[in-house]
Amino acid sequence: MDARSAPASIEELLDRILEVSDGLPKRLRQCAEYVAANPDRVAVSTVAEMSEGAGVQPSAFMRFCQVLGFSGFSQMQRLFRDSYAQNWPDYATRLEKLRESGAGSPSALLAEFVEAGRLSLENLAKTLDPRALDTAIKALSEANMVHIVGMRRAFSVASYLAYAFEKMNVPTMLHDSVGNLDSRHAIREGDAVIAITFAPYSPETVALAEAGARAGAKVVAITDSLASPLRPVTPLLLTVSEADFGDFRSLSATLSLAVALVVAVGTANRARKNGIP
Amino acid sequence: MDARSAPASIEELLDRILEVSDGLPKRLRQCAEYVAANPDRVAVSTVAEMSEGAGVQPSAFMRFCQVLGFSGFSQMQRLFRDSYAQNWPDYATRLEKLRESGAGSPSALLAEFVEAGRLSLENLAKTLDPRALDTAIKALSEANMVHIVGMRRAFSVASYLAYAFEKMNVPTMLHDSVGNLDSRHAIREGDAVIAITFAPYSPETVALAEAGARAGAKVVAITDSLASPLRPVTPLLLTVSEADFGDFRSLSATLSLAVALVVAVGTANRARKNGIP
DNA sequence: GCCATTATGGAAGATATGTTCCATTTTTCA
DNA sequence: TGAAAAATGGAACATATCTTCCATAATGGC
Repeated sequence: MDARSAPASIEELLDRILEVSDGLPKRLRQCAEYVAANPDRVAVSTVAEMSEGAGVQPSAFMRFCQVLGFSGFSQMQRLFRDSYAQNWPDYATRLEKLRESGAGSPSALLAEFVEAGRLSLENLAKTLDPRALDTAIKALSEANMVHIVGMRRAFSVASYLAYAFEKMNVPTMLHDSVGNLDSRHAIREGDAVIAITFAPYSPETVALAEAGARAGAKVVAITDSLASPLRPVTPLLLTVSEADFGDFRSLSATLSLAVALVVAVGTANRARKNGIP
Repeated sequence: MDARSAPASIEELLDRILEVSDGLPKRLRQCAEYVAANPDRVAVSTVAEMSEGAGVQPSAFMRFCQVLGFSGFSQMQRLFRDSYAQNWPDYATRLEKLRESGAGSPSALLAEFVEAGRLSLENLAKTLDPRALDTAIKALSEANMVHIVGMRRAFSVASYLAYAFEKMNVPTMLHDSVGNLDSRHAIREGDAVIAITFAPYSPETVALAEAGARAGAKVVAITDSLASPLRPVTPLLLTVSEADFGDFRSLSATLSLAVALVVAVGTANRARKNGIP
């Protein structure tokens, strides 16, 4: 066995498996194949489960880990667990460090936000429930009019949605708070409301969503956790968790979701107008 | 505590958290909030890690699990581990699958926008000139007040900048076009203007940037090409090219740049106030 | 076919992790 | 304000899990 140190990333690990598996004895090769086929299980399984899956004894699996350069299963598992959970590094402390170390140059900062944005996007693609998206789009495209509400940070998203829907010829009303005019009575049965809010949730947004629901409109919520106050209001919940960086979120994922919504609804409407059922 | 049995799915679990968290004591509520905000960590963490994250003792976290109806942490963790193995085809292959399968399905569309966003972010990190960023930040942080203007699609970015600057205690004015009131005379010498516009460029935005320059304010332009009409107006040009998808852009990169700007300016200001040169 | 070498299985030992208990602190209500 | 109830923190305990070891089985070369 070679004395190289343990792989530092999952890619590296899979490379090494590929590299050594030809010269491996039967049982160890079973392990190699099982891990290569089910890398996702490593993070959440015990040696017993893994070895059973591979059809070998725990001790064999143990040897396999060591052949790969790990001290044991635990070390290998840490790699997988980190790549899963620590995909969301603690950006707050990272920002701290950048500031302290003086490496906090604007470009370094930008790089961090770019990275945060990328993680958020990947996470969105991985976690968003396609069925939830489908039902949300169905509700929106059947609506007579789409009402949009979002305050503070979410206002950027709301205004973008309003812009894009308008461009797609979807009847839209953006509920802003100019003049503190309350326009909740504009929401009528057969309409739809898109409510966007992130922690700390704006009461105004929630209130308007509730008013919409009472008026008989379908409510689509874009929010950041299943613990959102919008959850009791509507079953149509699209959750987007953005990677934090300090006190700020990039909104990259949220905006991508927004564009996807608009385009999907826009095309659905167009299809209907052209007589396709 | 009620004697109902343990939740059988993560959805059910989050529902129950929502349901009970109001009547929970302080520490247990901390647990509830932490779990709701980081459900992904449960699968790969130990009680010690979870309780540390929530800021409580392991025993408190234990009690929390039991209030939810589980026998202990292990049982709750099993729920997450089981559900985890399923939704983990990795990002790349998932994207492939989406494209192959429902070419026009909403999820496929979302995947496209996610991909577009990612490309834009990578491109931004690669192409943005660090020196341009530095000078822009210097100009902004030396300004008495920051004026922000952007129309149509760029309005989302403008409103986000306004929100974030305000949060950073930077004096800010968002120039919208409510009531078609013209507020260009609010811009004075020693101020700075951030003008955001993309093709087809809004004349109003360009006009306001020009007015600002004439008034003796520094103008920072966020735009999409060097051929922008803002080029003659100011040397401080930050160009961001977003990947198009159909008629829409995701704005992911632009927003990341925006956050970076804000945080950099905010910290620069704070440093100055504390007497650091 | 025999010996040396390597691989394997199972069980025993070490360690990390989950769980419970109880003294102490904090809160609540009279 | 004082007593009762609830909540909390930390340490002790139990257990699941990882890891090592070695006797036995299989393999390969001579």
